Amino acid sequence: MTHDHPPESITLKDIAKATGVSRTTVSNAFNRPDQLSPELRHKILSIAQQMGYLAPNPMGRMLRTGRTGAIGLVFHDSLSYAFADPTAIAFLQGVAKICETAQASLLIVPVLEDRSVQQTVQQAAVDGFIVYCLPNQSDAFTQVLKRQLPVVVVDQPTVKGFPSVAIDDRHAAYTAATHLLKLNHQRLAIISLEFQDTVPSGRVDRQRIQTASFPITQQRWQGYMDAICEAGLDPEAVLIEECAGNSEESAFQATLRILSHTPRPTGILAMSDRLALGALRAARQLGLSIPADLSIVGFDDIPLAAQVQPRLTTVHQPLIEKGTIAAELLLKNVPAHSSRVLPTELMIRESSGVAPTRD
Amino acid sequence: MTHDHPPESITLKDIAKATGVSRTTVSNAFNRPDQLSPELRHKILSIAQQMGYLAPNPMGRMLRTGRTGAIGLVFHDSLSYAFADPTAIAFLQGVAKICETAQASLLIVPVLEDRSVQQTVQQAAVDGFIVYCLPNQSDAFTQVLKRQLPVVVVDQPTVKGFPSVAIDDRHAAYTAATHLLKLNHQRLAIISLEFQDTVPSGRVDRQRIQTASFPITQQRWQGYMDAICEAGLDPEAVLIEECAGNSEESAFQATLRILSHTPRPTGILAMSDRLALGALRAARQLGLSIPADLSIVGFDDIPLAAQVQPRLTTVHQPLIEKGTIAAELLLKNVPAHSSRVLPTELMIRESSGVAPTRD
DNA sequence: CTGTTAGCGCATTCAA
DNA sequence: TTGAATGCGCTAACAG
Repeated sequence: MTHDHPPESITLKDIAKATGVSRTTVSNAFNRPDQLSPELRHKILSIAQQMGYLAPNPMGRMLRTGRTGAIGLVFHDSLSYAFADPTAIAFLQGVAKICETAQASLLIVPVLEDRSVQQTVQQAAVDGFIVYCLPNQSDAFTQVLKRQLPVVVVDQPTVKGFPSVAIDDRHAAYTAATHLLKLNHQRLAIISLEFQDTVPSGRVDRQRIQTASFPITQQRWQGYMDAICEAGLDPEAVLIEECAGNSEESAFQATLRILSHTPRPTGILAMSDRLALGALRAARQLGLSIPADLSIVGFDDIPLAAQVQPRLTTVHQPLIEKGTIAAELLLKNVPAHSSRVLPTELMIRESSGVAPTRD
Repeated sequence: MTHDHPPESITLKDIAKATGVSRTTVSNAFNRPDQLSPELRHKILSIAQQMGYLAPNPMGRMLRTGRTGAIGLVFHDSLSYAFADPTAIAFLQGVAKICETAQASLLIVPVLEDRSVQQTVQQAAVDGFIVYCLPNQSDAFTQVLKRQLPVVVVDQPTVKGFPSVAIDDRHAAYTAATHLLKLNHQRLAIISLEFQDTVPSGRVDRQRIQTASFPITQQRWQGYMDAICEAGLDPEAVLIEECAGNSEESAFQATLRILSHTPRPTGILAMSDRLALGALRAARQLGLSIPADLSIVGFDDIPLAAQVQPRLTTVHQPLIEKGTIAAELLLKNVPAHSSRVLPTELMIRESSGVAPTRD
């Protein structure tokens, strides 16, 4: 009574034949218990089990129903990088939480920004995509759009036509800069995230900023500038260094360069906490005491921000909530006008203080 | 020239009709460029694009080919919890790295340990599963097995018949305990991970240990005991507290209880760095200085371990590599005997020192 | 409560 | 090089 076929060849039909009922009835036994008598159902299920048939083949089902039970997630960065970024992790945590309660799986789709992007995004068996912080007009984003599926966009405020979740980066950055300005800082420097998808050279010119493909970088920069201009300082006098890939190491190097200027800046605005941590390390290496000699303000409020010494003054943004809301929007398949802007809050801790008196 | 049909209804057949060729040829245009003339291919592709057809439907393809291009990942814990655990994150990072180079997607499958487990694991459209630290005989694991797909097992040394990747937990724990014993510690306590899938009560009896459903907990405990017995100490005198879900808070509470004993233990063996960090915090709250009053040894060597003050003495295990190797084993579809045991290394830092002299 | 019919969209024979 | 035929495994109508 054993079959020669490999196990995967056992199908609904086989067990229908063995049970003496129709395929429909077997299908119902698995998917619609109320559609047949408990006894029959039990009999079918037990025969199925004997035959090593455990559940309807997911691909057959997906093709038939058009639903996959999974949502896709596309990151800008290389995946291994994304999983090393506390910001992305926290976001993921939020997404995962909703997936879990909704019993949806989460398909993380790698994109290489080569030709091959097509492969993975096109082949993804998902009911919709969450797109996290992709640069505008990236190949990956184009591919996602082509899938004609529901999309929720995160941290790309300039993309229209899709529900999105974001924060007011400009305003948040404004509050960070204002904080330092109120503490009498006159010489500020900015440690920036990437403006463009191309590898940064360090130097940032106006052109690069205006045509930024990462809106959040642009917005945060703008927020800093709003505050700086409002305070009557010369925007041109503000040093700015663009760091590659939100890396602490890159920020470390950038900060060393910044702090070698004379007169030395007294306040650093970092566009992320990781960058701020890099700056912190650089300052420490130069023997500067914080905040006495140098104030540093971060962005994101990752968990580590409150654990380092000195604890980091930073802009809190609800990272996990970003994830939960994005997932909820996607699962509910809401219209574009349901976009959400989440609140931020300046967390004043010990890495910022009154500017040193001019020497 | 617009269509009334929803976009998803455009199919290979439609564009075949529009182009005046057969379905096969269209399929070839997408999947086998060498099977038709460049001109024809180009023509087909451009007509397809005009019609809003962008790529073959992934579900149809999957059903036909039997391949999905995705690998599944099943965690023990709730997903949102897994994404909060540095150990799991690092593992994920490794898996993601390989997925990326192999252009495979990563499907993270939530399991609730209810009935509903079935749903997600059964419906997962994947070519194989990586199973991370599931308790033996868990529902989730059973469901995975039922899928009859390639499986790679991580941190479950007792599961036979599948390729696995793990470390020698027993030996690693042995080195950790030996380290303290050599520093003259006589009164040790263990802050333990969960032995059983059921919520721990704090107290741990022999029964609970022997029948542990988490082999790594059992193995680490055994390793500690090996060293303790070897040193001639009384195993029964070693305090042990079992913490819920590798949480720092739980370890914090457990440590407070442990340190209230008289005579107070001088060395704590924590089965994870997170637990060790909780212990550290508890010790600090009690005003103990480390390592003068109390030595703490962790396990895992998560990034934070080397960043806290004092830096944590701990057992390094190659977390990221666990992920890369697991993914590689799965993608290569290797036989069970290809299992890998990765090396560990005791990292001696500042949280451990010579035992205080007896008072 | 049960069975019949009819595709879902595709890739693969095989024959032309 | 191209095309016709076939079925991957399943579920949704509808009819009994």
